[in-house]
Amino acid sequence: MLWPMTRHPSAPPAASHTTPTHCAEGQPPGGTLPGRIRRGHGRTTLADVADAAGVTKITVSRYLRQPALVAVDTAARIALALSHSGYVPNKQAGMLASGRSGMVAAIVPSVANSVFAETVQGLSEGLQPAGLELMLASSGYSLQREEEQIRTVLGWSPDALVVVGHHHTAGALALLRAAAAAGTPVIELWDIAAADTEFRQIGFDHAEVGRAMARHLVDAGYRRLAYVDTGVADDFRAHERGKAFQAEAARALRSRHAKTSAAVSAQVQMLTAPVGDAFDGGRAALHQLLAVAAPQRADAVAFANDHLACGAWLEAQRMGLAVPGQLALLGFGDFALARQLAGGISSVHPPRYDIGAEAARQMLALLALPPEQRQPALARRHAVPWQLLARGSTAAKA
Amino acid sequence: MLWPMTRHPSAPPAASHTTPTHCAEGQPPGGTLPGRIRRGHGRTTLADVADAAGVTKITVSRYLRQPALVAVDTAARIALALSHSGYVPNKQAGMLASGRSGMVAAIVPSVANSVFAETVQGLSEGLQPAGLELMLASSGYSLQREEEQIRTVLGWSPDALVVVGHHHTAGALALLRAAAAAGTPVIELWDIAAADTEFRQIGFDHAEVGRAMARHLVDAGYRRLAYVDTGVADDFRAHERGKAFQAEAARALRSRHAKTSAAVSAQVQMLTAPVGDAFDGGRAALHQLLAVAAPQRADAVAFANDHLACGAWLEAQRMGLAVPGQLALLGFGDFALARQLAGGISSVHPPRYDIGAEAARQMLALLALPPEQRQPALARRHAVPWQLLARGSTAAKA
DNA sequence: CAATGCGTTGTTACCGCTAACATCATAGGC
DNA sequence: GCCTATGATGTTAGCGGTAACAACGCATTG
Repeated sequence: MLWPMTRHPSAPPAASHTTPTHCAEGQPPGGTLPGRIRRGHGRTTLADVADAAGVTKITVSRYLRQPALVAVDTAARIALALSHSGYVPNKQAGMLASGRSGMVAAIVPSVANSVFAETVQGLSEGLQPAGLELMLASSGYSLQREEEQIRTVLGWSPDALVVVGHHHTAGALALLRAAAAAGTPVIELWDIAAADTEFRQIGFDHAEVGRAMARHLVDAGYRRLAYVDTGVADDFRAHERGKAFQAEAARALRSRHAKTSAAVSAQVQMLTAPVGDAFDGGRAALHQLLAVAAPQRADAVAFANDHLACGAWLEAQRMGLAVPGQLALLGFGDFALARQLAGGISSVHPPRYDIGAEAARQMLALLALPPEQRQPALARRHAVPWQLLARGSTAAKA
Repeated sequence: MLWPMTRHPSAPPAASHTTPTHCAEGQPPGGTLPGRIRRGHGRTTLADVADAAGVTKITVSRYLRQPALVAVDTAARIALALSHSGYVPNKQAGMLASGRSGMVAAIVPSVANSVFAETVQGLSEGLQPAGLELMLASSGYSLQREEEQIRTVLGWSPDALVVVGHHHTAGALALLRAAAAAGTPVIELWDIAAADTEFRQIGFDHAEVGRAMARHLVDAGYRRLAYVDTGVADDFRAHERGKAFQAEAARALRSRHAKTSAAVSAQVQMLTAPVGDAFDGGRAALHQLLAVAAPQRADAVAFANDHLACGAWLEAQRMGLAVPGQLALLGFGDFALARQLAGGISSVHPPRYDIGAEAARQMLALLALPPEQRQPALARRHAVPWQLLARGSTAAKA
């Protein structure tokens, strides 16, 4: 649904000409040459400032970008001219001329949903000192949209490109490859795929998280596990956690209860929450779980995200179902609310911020290299540590 | 903290050349003229496509923007050339040449916090049919940052500018005025100020909301009211609601209980939640409220936002305090969670989406006008209706 | 048949800024 | 005093597109 691009507040390069009082107006700028109609949108340009300062455009340009190269008295004159010019550099022109946009594009599944907000923040804050702006687009968890976003964003000639995950449409892949081949760093966030590391990857192994979630529940003594996946089809990371959860839960249950007389079902119930309000999705999932007859009914559930888990918790509370007594709940994402609900809902804290920060770090390192050296023979994978937060909702079974 | 810009998925103008397989590479493009080093970043350009199609740049340019002007067989040749060129139009060049950026910039206090996300979505979806992209920046509820953002964003020559609220730094105001004077529509969202309507405003009267909140509680029979403001200093709209709440609550209480023997304190307790996690802020606020001795203690509280209200609700539940029996809670924002907590937390549903949608509508109307007609003699204020959602947390007092 | 109109494509000149090279004055070395 | 290194600024030629106008072919019209 969304779309966005973002940037961060980059400090004004050199002089912060803060008093843009009057702007060139009243007369058509440039003097309206005879034969042709003058184009341009009346804004103050570098040439205007240069005229006012009695120098040429390039000197003002230098002053703004590399003040050290300009003599002090000239600099003073330029600063003065700038101070009451209301000049705002035209980014497009600058990019076009220099070939560098000073802008990094990131395409995330969702910005509003807090998961990626912090990643974006980490990225932004990491890029800021280098004077790079961030343009953010959101794909709404749709690969098709992602491809469109990539195409659009490439039109702005970003200096680097950040996407989430390693699942892309063929078209998107082609665009990313072309960009990478042209020397534009491409970084995939949040997921480090085992196999096709075509691009640099920064994130963590979601299968490992799924396994850890399963082990956590088994270790706490639960015997019949379930996983509630999100209904969002393109949330591949959630699906991957679920798949790994299922496999590991089955394995761990067999292993733990191998010698026990009571046969433990190593079957793991897999559900998918309806799309829409995630709280309601969690509530609905709970009902599905409870529909199973008592001996087979799950006693511990893992969810694709904390919203689902919280929804289930709220519904459990409403029904008078004891958590974790009758049902243990385990979320993912470490959302603020999970900590707030009585006893706390156990969750996995993903390195939201760190993923972005690390991406910024690596990107700056790449951009410092000459373009032809930016294409790594082998794309590097960088694992960022995560943490399982055990709270009341998965307390060890009595 | 954040900074972002956003765009939406605009459908590719005419031909969606989806197979960007090979891109001009291998040899330095353009043939490396003798005297000078060739600039440019190796990407496929309009000229490359034109050569491949056996026409000139302008014809390809026309094909992309106004296909109707190009003969069908020529169009076919161009489409073919495009289809295996991997061409992505260079936005900067296009903007520079045309003077129109095809981009609208919006600066909101926060994107991640759902309040503005829907507004941005409404804006985005409204702009999309017109082929306008949205560039979103977030100021983190800081006026200083907002000024920086405006300055930065102006560097991209947006076709229009959207900001939130009517509070700006002097520098920001100067920038906005200059932009408006240059024919760039400037729209202020979310708040329609009574006085200084220098720019077009779309939103609602927060004072009126504050008054409605007060009346709702008084009408429900509550007698000692309190308002918990957010600790975020630059959330002017929350402050304004609080101020109006306070005044109206006092008035309404006096009026309602004028004839009652029991003297009702018309004093309204005003608190400010600590900054940080808003749930915790709500909890802390509750403790402050309970610190007041019983006869003076508030029996109904309004909050600056639903997160605070939910936090207070959770803490009340933890303490065994009856809601609304011992304390009624009223939020603002209509966040998903407010509906989920048992009985529901009453809230005000602001026209989040509609504000953005209406802004898009008006913006398109403005942009259809010639630049010199865009400056309204009187900036127009547009009120978008909101709604108070009465739920269990403010049920009428027995 | 020339004049006119329309549809289609091309030419020229930019948009505002910067890379690369050129120039010029001054300082310093011998 | 001449030559070169250095610092400061200017000149030229673009970056990759698009606006405005020109030109061309062909059909229609008087």
